[in-house]
Amino acid sequence: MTCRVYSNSNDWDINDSAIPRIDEYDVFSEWADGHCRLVYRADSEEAKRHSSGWAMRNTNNHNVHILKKSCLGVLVCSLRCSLSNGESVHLRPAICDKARKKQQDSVTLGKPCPNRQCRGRLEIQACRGHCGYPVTHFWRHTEHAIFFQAKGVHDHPKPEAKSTSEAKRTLGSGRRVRGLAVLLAKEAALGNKLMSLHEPKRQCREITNQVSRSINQSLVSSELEKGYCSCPPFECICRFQQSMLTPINQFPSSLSTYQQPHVAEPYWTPEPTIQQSYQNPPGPEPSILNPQYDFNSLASDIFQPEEMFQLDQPVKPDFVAMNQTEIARSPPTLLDLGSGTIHKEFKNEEYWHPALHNMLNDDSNNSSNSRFNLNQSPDSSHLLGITNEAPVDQHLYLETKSTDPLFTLQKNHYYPQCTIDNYPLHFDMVDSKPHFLDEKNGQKFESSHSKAYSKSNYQDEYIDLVQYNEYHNFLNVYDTSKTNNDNIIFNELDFRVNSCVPNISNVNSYSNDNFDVISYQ
DNA sequence: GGTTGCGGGTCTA
DNA sequence: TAGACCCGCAACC
Repeated sequence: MTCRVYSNSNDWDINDSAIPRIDEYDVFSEWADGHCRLVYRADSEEAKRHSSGWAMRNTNNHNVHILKKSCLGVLVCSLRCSLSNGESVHLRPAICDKARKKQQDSVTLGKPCPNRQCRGRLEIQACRGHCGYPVTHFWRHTEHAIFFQAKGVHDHPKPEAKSTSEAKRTLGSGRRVRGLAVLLAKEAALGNKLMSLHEPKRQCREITNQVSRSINQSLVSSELEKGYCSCPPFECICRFQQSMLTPINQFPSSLSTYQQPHVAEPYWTPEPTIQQSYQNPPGPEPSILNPQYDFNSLASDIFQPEEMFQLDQPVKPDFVAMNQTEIARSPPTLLDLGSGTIHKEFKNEEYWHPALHNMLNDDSNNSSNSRFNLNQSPDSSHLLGITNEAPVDQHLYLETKSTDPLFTLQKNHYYPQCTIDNYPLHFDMVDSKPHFLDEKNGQKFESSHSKAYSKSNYQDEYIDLVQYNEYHNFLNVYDTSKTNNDNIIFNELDFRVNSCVPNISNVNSYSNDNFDVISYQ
């Protein structure tokens, strides 16, 4: 390998013979997606374990210095059935080939769908997010840091969290004890939800996508950014916590990839929340109406480990009808572990709720090669819920090389509900500056505020709309005359960005003369 | 019993 | 030749 010439101090690649010595580290991202590069502390336990929320299996790349892993995708129902709460089946594939084979029972037609009312079967939705190949993760250890690089954008839902799978394995001893176990689990969950009323600050972690750039949020939100839930497997109250946070976080958390509700849910996670929002009659979300807890959700939320293979009760009477909807999508596949081949099923199946699907496909501006990019992401539905009071979540983060043909990203985002000086926010990723659209004449202009967002001088983009909006609100409290001074605005905002997001300067702080010669461990 | 890391080996573009 | 993938092994939990 030839030595790479660093034309830019920000740049490094996992395959470089020498990479920058980094003294500022990223927060561990369990659900890293898209083409991203992260630097973790050398003593980061998660990084040392090379853990990931995605089901990543070790791949031999014949390079002992760089650990490579490829994504196994997700186990989904062949009929894409939905539960009563709108959630769908998305199990975590076993990493071990043998265990995965057993999990799928691929010798026959696949294990039956966990939904007893569904006649579908579990099948692997293979990851094809990297040029048709699985998304790959690379880990490399140096003396000072652990470097992580991901290639590709996952084109499938997130599998259940690893902790959930482990809990199933640990606790699941058979369906014969299901009744009692479910009873206990429900009781425990109820007890915890009640307890949560007395302990509103209980830590709970949110699964986030991409890089977590923590800002001055509550303790809860900081835990959420860790990427996993600290709640017991059967007693997760993240839904409760999340509902409390929802008004603040109703916004896509990433520009680059498919997003899912980041609530660590026992066994059936992702899209559900979004789907539910379409299935429910108009009105406030139940969890918001009853922010304390949702007893109704308990029955559908708590599953016994072995419940993943059969549910006791009908979960969605109309699921069959819903599944009749034929919508073009990537063909589902069955992974034959015996032969190692992947069989495509040439039929169109609807994984998403039709309403959601329509919403997703209504956007003709999609330019991404991912089925779950921002526009198509279920989280995009959160845009519908944006209010002026709580317009944005987000630590929008994008790190990629513009020259990477694999990475195509929606360049512009228009947030009509997010206004500044009565102008809707129009986020232009071309120069990573927020613009404000004058709807009358269609002109777009750059606010003086936006200067603070021109942080990167390379392709790396860091955008934090939360801070932007917060700061704007902050400014509104004060004498507006002060806001006419660009310098004040810039300095204060710059201060906020640098003080509240210590890691934000990470990638941009690489020193040209500060490289680690590869230290192989 | 499952995860993880490692490494030999095959296949294909 | 590079990359994806299969497979077996060992250590660990």
